Amino acid sequence: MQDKIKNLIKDALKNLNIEISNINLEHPEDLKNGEYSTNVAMVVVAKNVKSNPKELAEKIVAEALRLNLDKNIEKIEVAGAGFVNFHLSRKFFSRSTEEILNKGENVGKNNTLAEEKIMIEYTDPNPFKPFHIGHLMTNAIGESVARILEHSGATVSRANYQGDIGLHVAKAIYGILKDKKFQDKSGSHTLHAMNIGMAYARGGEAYENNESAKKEIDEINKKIYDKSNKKINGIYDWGFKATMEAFEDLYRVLGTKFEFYFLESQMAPIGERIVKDNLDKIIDSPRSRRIFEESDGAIIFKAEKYNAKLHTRVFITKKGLPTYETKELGLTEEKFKTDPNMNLSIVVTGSEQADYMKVVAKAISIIHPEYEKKMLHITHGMMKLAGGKMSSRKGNVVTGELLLRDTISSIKEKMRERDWDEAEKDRIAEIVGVAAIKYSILRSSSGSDIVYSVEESISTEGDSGPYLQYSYARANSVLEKAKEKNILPDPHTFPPEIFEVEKLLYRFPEIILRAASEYEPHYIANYLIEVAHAFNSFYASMVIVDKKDTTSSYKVALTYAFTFVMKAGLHLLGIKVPEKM
RNA sequence: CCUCUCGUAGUUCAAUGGAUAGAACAGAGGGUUUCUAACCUUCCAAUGUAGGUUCGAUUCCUACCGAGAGGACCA
Repeated sequence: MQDKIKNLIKDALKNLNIEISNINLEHPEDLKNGEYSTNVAMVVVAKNVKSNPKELAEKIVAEALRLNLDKNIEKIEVAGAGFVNFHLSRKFFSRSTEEILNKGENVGKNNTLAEEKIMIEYTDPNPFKPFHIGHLMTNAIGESVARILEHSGATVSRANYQGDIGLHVAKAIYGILKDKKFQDKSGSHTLHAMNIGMAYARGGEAYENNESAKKEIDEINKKIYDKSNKKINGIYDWGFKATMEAFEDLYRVLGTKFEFYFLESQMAPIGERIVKDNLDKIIDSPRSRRIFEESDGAIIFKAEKYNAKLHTRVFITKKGLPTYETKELGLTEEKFKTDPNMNLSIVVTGSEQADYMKVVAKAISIIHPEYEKKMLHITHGMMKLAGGKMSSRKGNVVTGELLLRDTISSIKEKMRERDWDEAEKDRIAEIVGVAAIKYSILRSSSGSDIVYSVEESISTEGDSGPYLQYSYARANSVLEKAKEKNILPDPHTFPPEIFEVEKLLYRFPEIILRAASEYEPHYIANYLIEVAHAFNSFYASMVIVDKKDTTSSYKVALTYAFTFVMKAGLHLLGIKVPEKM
């Protein structure tokens, strides 16, 4: 359709002896202004100031009307400062309803990324530490981006990268050793993980405030590395397994299934080898720049030599230990080795890591120029609590489990009057709770910080995930009723008026294209809200299933189309749809 | 001091350089013998400051003010 209109404009301009290479065609924000709009008249006038844009627009419209043979285009008119607006016909909309019905749940799928093999790394919680709301954020964004890319035809694998060794583990084990209640091995994964998280907080505090505890923790840290102490080995094995299994429970609830798990301890030696192989290697002899060099006993990379915006970072410390940068180096190489055909490696993290990831990426692209264009770092803002900063020391950290549990139970509270059995309520409350949290993360563009209020994310009204699910559930119950009354969907028995929902539904595929090209789920979230609102108005303004109404089967067809788009759209956000709520 | 991100209704967020800046929450009012009121509907209300580029700027550029993050041995 878009191309047809563009060609029409081109032909009209040709007849007016005007040539223009790029015709800008867009959807007007206000649905009253038609389905498509172009600003060519204004662009042409801006280039040669001879006439005024409105006059030229009138001429274009007259010419386009004369040339137009397409019955899908009903009206062409001039509006505003010189826009040419195209209004599509009733038939166009009923045909697009039919198309959605034919595609069903595959609506919006495309093949633009069919050749792409993409690995996306996200979530990255560390064993022995709590799964906090930042992880929830990374998970929501990463999972959604993964699904959007899949919907565009890409082959996507999901990866998780976790810090299985380091000081944080020693702190947690110290906490466990000091308090018997943390050693209790009965109970659920979640309980173990929460206990270990508390033990970690205890150890962290001791490390900062108590000199002898600090020494003890450093000692434990060494023993973890060299595995010399049986008791510590035992606690390590148990704690590692317990937290990793608790994470798996969470992933199931959140709807993520990882294919690859990379551990820091495994990446360290790979990274160290890369650094040593490239130590003092001169890259371009006239400027004698090198990658890694020794400075003050440490091995560093002076990235500012290559890009003034970058800075120096340590890769191997004075003590000879690899830093995170070195492990990241190893990780990247390992990822490309794991899948040699991969043409894009995406990492999703908080924006505080943006600068040093650039430094690491610079180092990698000097060593492996072939990787340079295949790495993408997606960053998101921090989640900040509305009532003050989060701090693990102050103990006001909101863990992912806690937030999920609170949200789910407050949603279950809302279902009190429903006469479903408890298991059913639990199942639906979980789906809705996840939606509430994920939507509150995905509704805004991922660049900036999110001020997070527990109350608001739990909100199920207005601009929220549950609102979307609720409109789906209502549509679903309309369809149930239609089945009972034996009204079958028929996209051909349409009424004269065009509903607002229809004017939005056909745009779904375009929204996905944009979300995919910008790696931005929020376009989908915002679109779904508009569609849901339009459907709810539609729903409120009439009775859809009505034996006396000859157009009822069209309205049922439209309701089907709405459910398909809503289900597919929510899937792209990583949200499930409840058949009732 | 330097680099990056960001300043939009009271609050939380939208707006590929375009039309009357769009929602939600909060506030004021209206709606249920009809398919789920977790809904619909009406009203109130905003682009940090000063310049510049442009036919046209919330969007691009410069300066300032303000918030956050990062800036060598933690990640």
